[in-house]
Amino acid sequence: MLPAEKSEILKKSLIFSSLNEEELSELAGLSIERSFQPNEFIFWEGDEADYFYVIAQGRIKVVKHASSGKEFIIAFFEPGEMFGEVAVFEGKPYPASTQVISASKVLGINRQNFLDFLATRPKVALRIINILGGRLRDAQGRLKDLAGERVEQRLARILLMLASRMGNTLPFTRQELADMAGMTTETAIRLTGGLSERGIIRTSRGQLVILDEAKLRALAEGPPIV
Amino acid sequence: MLPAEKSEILKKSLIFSSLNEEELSELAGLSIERSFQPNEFIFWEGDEADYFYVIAQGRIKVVKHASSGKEFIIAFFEPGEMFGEVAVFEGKPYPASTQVISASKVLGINRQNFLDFLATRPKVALRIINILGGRLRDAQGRLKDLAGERVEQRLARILLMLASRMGNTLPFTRQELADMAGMTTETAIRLTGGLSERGIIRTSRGQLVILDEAKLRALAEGPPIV
DNA sequence: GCAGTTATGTGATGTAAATCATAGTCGCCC
DNA sequence: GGGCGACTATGATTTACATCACATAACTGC
Repeated sequence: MLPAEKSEILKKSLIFSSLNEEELSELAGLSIERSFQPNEFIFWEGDEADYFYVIAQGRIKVVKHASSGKEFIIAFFEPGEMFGEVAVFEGKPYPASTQVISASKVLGINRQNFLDFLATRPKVALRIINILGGRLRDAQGRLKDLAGERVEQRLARILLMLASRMGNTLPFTRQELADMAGMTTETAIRLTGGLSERGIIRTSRGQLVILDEAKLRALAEGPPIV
Repeated sequence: MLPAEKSEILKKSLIFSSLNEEELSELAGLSIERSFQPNEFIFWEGDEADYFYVIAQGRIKVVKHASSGKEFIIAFFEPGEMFGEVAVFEGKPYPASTQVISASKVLGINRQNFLDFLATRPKVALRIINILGGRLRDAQGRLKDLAGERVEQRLARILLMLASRMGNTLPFTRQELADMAGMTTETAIRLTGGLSERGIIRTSRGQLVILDEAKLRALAEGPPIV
């Protein structure tokens, strides 16, 4: 990849869009390109965190595994989004693993180089604070849901959250939805089946379309029968 | 409270300890003092977020309520820690409520004033990134626990997490522990009863002492029977 | 010291969702 | 184009934990 292409990718990312050409070039010079095939892991939970990444193309998921081996999906990320940053800022091992879904290219930026760069770019720092704040808000909402809401409401909320980021057509299998909502695949299948019957969603293999967002929102909010 | 006292409190906080006297004075000038009695709410989820806070004295808890009314405790905070910051950085309503446990004094700093202050203090911004990163790591770990671990392991992990911050004597009721671990009070009582019998902890009203951290850690890690 | 409230403790019962089992279906690759 | 693995589907059974229902004990304020 040419430096100019790297700059272009960084410019399109959430985190670096405020930088000027010079700064983008500098950062592009510090970045390395890595490519991955589907199902490959970019790093594992517990690995030393030398790099954080910005996605150039493809889709990846961030996961943690329970002691039983069961997988929990913390987040999906798409081009322009960053991941692995928490570990880099804290100087601790990665707190989760990252697996590639569709063939991907990512730009990796070295921890120390980035911290140096950041020390003189308060704007980028503020942007990062914003992104982390948003992710923290999301995580805390999901914590409350997992602790206190039923499976149907949890699934509805996950669908709405995904839809707000990606639109009404969601490219996920029932298993992935289950792993996000903290339930079993069977339960996710039964629930989506019920939603289909009621005309709220339409499903096909590896995909789900939200047809009636209002009804879904009602489900997500209150107990199903009021 | 005198400006000098405010400076002193800010200096002792995690977030502002790197500032010099001048900067501390400036911030102290921007801050307002508020006092609260036990059980009072400092703000409610959904309130507009004008201020974020640093605790001068007392203890507070950050909570969210499920649609059933059930309370979930996101975090406890003590003197020197900040709260309400996520909303302030994002310019959105507070994502959770904050309730006072023991009589407290807090310093509130206005959103816009703080953002202006921050724009020229990259060190403080980096510190905030660190704190948010740590909280995000914590939240993601708890998400995985709630989704995939059993109640006994969840409780053990909560106890260890609290102990790492506050030492082996934990001033919490079973109800509070239950609300942190996402279980009912009865379950927390039964579990702590079991741990007491095995000599792993000692309990009294509103308090719990960890006696055998190694055993607790073993419980937290793997399935109880291997 | 007494009343009221909050915390703890314990059994009996209920149930939401997991687990187990089995089968059909779609996409893909050699 | 046939076979193999991933995805979807659905019924039967189990179970971890919540819920319900009391009872006792400890602190709090008057």
